[in-house]
Amino acid sequence: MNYWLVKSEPSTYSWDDLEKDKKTTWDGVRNFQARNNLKEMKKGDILLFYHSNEDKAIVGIAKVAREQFPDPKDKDWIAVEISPERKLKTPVTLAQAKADAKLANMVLVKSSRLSVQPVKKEEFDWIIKRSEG
DNA sequence: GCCAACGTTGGC
DNA sequence: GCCAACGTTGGC
Repeated sequence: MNYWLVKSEPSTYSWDDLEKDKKTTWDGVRNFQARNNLKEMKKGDILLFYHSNEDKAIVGIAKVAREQFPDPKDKDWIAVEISPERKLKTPVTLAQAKADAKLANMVLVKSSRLSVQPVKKEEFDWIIKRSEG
């Protein structure tokens, strides 16, 4: 069981869109590091859903519904399917994560541009604790 | 809206 | 194979 974080601009595709759709194809990733992370994803892995730009916060938890398959728009790349698990009671903002010593090494904090990134279990647990006490 | 940081491309 | 130029992301 692995933990990941995926980013999306809410104006492009938000958590609410995902809840409405029940399932979505996570495609359009055009970065090698991000692609490698997509490849590693197994069905049932947990994803933190992050809103970039407007919110700059982790807003929900999703899971991998289908493991890697060719990106329908470009066969050289890959996609996965994800489905919503639950919304966080309170979003955990980037500012909070940055201010938190326990999350100082999180990829989100250190390398903010990577759109699909691994999350350590401790980091995941800590974020949930921050959000829901 | 600006710009820093980073990844990718392409000329040499 | 290096590195400058360019494009994109995303925080501010």
